[in-house]
Amino acid sequence: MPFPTETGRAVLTTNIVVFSLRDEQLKLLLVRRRNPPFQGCWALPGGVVGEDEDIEANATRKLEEGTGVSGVYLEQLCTFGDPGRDPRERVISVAYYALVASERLQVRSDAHGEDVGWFALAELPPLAFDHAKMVQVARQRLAAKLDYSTIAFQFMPERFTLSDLQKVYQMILDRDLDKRNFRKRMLAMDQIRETDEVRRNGSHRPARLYRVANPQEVQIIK
Amino acid sequence: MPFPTETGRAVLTTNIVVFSLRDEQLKLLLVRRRNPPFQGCWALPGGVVGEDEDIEANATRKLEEGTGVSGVYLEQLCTFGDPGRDPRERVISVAYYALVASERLQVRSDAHGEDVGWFALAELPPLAFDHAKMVQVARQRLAAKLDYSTIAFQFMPERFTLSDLQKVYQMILDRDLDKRNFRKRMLAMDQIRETDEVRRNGSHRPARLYRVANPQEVQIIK
DNA sequence: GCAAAAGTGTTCTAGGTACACCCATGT
DNA sequence: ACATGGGTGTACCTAGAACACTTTTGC
Repeated sequence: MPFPTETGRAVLTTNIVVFSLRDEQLKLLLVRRRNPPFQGCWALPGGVVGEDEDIEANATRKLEEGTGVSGVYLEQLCTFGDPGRDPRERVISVAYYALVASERLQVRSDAHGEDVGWFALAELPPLAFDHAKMVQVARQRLAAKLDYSTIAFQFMPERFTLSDLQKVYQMILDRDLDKRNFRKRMLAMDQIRETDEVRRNGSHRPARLYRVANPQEVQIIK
Repeated sequence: MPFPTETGRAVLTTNIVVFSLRDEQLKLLLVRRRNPPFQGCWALPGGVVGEDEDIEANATRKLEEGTGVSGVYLEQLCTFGDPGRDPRERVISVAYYALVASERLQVRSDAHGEDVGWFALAELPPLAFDHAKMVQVARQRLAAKLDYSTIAFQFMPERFTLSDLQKVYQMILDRDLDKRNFRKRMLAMDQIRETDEVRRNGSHRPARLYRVANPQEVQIIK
C-alpha cells in the first residue's frame, strides 16, 4: 500500500539555536557554511535527518557534534518550511533551541578555527536562510520561560552565587533587577540550595555558593 | 548544485486540531479514514502539503475544506516525525490548532454523513497515528493561552452575554469560575464592548449583549 | 408571587515593587 | 581606612479569591 502521492517529498533538517553564557554575555553558536547556497555565511548548526533517525535525536546529535556536550536542555521551537527557503529544493527545518552551561563546553568549538563561533545576540552577523527568524522566535521563547520555569538554571555551573544567577536573568531579560527582590523570589521558589562553600573573588566579602536542587529537570512553576 | 544527500526525503503533511463549541461542549472535528493504514479509524483533518505550497497555507486550506470557514485563528503547535509513525514511509506532520466560532460553521461538516464528526474531548474515539498526542498538546496549549491572551474570544459569536463567555472559559478549563470575579476580570482587560442590546431567554431578567473589540486579533495580555 | 438567570461590592490575602544601609574582605 | 561587591527587611500596592443578596423578567 504505497503512499497516495508521488509528489511533495521534502528534505528534512533540523537547526538548533544554542544559547550559552560566555564572557558575561548571552551568546549563540554559529557555524560558517562551506558550501552553497550561502557559502561562507554564518548559519545555525543543524543538518539533514537520517532516513530512520528521530528528529529530536538528530538535533541532539548535531548539538553534541558542535559543542561536545550531551544531556543539555533541548526543546522544539517551530517548523519552517516555506517553499523557496532553500533555493535547491523543498527543505523542511524543525528548529530547536538549547541551553548549555558554559563550563561544560569543550574547547573543541573554538579549535575548529573560523568555522565555529560564539556571537553575542546584539552582534549577530547576517544569517543564512531564515535562521534570523529562528533566532528571534527562540529568544522570545527563552525570555517568556524565565517567568514561569526554572529554565535559567540550565545555564548555571555546579556552584554559583546569587549574583551570578541575577546576571543571567538580567542578560536574558535585558534589564536590571532589584537585588533584594530577586533573591527573595529565587529562594521562595525553593529550587536552589545553599552550600556551605563561599567564593572569594577580590577585595570584598566572599559570596555564598548555591547549587540547583534538580539540575536535570526544568520545572514549570506557579 | 544538488542537495548533498539523496536519502532522507519525507512526505510532508499537516494535521489540524479544530476546536469548536457545540451543544455547550468543547468539541473536536474528526474525519474517518477511508484508506489504510487505520482505515475506518477517526483522525485529525489534514493532508499532504503540495510541492510548492506553504505549510500553513495547506493547513488553512484543509481547515476550510473541513469546516467551510475561512479566516479562523490558526497556530502552529508542534511537529511530529517519528520514523515509523506512518507504516508506509517517513511522514512528517506539522500539527496546527484552530478555533472556530460554532455559528460560522457550515452544515457541510454534518452533510458528509459518517465521514466527518464533532466529538467532545471526553468522548474521543481511538485516533489514528499519533493524533491523540497532538490533541493532548493542543489542549494544554489552549488552556494555557486562556490565561494570558484573548484567544477565547475566537469562539464567540458576534453578540454574546457574559454568561456565555464564562461558560466557554469553564469548558476549556474544566472547572467553575466565580461569576463576579470573572466579570470584573473580563471588563478590566478592556477587550469587549457593551452593546445596547439584550437577549431575552426564558422567564428571567434579560442579559446584556457584548461584542469583541478586536475580533480579528488575538492579543497577548499582561 | 415565584422561579430562574442577570447583575453587583467588599474584604482578605499574597505576591510584586520600591527602597537604603551594614558586612566582610583585600589592599 | 577605604573601596568593593555581598547580604538583608519593611512598607506599599495591586491583583486574585472568597463570598450573598437584589433585579428583572415570564408564567
